[in-house]
Amino acid sequence: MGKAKRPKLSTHEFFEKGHLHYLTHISIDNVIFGFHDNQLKVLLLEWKETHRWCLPGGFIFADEHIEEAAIRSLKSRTGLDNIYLQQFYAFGDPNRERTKHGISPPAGIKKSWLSERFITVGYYALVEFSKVVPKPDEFSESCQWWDIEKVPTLILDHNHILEKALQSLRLNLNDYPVGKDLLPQKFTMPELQRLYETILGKQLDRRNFQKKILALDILERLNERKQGGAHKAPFLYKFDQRKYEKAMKQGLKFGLQ
Amino acid sequence: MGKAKRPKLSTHEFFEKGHLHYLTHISIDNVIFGFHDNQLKVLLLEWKETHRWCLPGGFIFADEHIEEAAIRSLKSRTGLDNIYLQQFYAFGDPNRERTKHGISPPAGIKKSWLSERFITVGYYALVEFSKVVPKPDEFSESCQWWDIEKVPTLILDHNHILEKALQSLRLNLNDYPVGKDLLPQKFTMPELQRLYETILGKQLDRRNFQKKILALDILERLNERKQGGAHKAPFLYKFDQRKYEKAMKQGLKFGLQ
DNA sequence: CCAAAAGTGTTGATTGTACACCCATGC
DNA sequence: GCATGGGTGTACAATCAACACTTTTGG
Repeated sequence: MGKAKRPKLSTHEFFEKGHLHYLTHISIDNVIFGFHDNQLKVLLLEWKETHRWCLPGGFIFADEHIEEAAIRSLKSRTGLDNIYLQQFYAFGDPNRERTKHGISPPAGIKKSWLSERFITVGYYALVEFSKVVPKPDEFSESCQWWDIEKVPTLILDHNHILEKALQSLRLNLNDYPVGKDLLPQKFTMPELQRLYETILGKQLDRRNFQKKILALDILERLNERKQGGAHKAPFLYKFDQRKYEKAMKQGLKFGLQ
Repeated sequence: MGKAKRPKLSTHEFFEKGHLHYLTHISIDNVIFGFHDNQLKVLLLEWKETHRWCLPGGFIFADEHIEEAAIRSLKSRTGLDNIYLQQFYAFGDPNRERTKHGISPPAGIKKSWLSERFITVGYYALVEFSKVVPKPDEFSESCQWWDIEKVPTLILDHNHILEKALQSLRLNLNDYPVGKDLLPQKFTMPELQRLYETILGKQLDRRNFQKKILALDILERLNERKQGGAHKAPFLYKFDQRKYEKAMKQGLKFGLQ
């Protein structure tokens, strides 16, 4: 059960001998959502040579749990750590090979394991924007937050993967609480509402939203108000850790009695 | 785009040279639910030599869409055709190797591609019990419906996969209509109710159930009654194809206004 | 006629939705 | 003072859950 060798490969070794360490034909792509300035953001990497953008993904070591691989690859490519990743779909179209707009092996390597067809498993996560200090890895020119509305054309089918992640997130919003990882520890009701509005892409009634959220019984109102705003100071809330986790496990409601 | 060679391999070829035709390290497992005698059933295969039971699964040809592979493998292993399969999860624990309780290569083959670690993608489907004539393939002794409550210990982590499929099905029940593929074309309200009760594992109120289901506006009541029962003859219903498909696409309800 | 299953309707409680009113803050 | 955002409450509508009554059928 002990974790076997997880060697650090040079770029050349990675292309030429990666298949000796990683599972072939399977990759991981992470869709990392953040929230800032009333905008839903997604974290993207920029390739060094082509300057094309992509989702931060990676590969699975031969003895590694796929979820472990998702967490590890996210950390190594963006610096993000301690993040709960939610699997949402496995993409299995045969016409999404890496050669097209993806990684090209460096000169001197004719045929790499990376040129073959890959099935990719998608994970998404919600992270607190301000906590994140993205650090691009050696392959990447930069690692940046993009406005979800302004995402450029990505490599391969990454736009499609992003779309599907967003769809899964929206569906989940009705069954599971959201916000704990997207907002600072202390937040205001309007802030939480903006988050929901942004994810759902529609306006919600301020008063009804408050009632509904409080009825879920997962928030705790603090005896503090958020100062410094231009208007009346709103109360601060935080998630009740225990109740939040319970709701995460059991879901928020059950249909049919 | 044309479908490339999909050769028919002998058993020996399959173990020794399968990796030349199929993607390595990745498999598919199908969980086929049926409904009969007020019981939820699942379709299982029995291995010829070990007599152990498993889910009908398979592998992906190098140029094949994963969903296509799910459909093809289901057909070749059980005879079932024209079935909508729903992907629900990718299982990526490294400790689920085929050698343990799974396929063993025949004598004479030391190391097969099948002995290596596999990630499996799970699909489930709901089928009309009476329409199905399961036909086991060459590897299998038999192909049979099992009562969901009486499923034996399966190979590998197949019990876990089945559990997760059932969980996904239950969650889906609240967001999407179910029944079209589990019941005969014409069915009665009590029959539909038994189906829901069986999947959810709890009793529902007859009158409220009827109101709720009819409110979904996906059923059409026929001018016929089911004759032959011991008591008052219940009406027959059928699904409205167009409305059913619309509900399938859009979901049945949307939270938060 | 009786038991069991099925069709239909009623009621009170809960929840959802659309509002109105008042309070605090900066300009 | 006033525009803007925030806290709280109310009224009506829609939905849900519990239950009663009637009809049909085989024995």
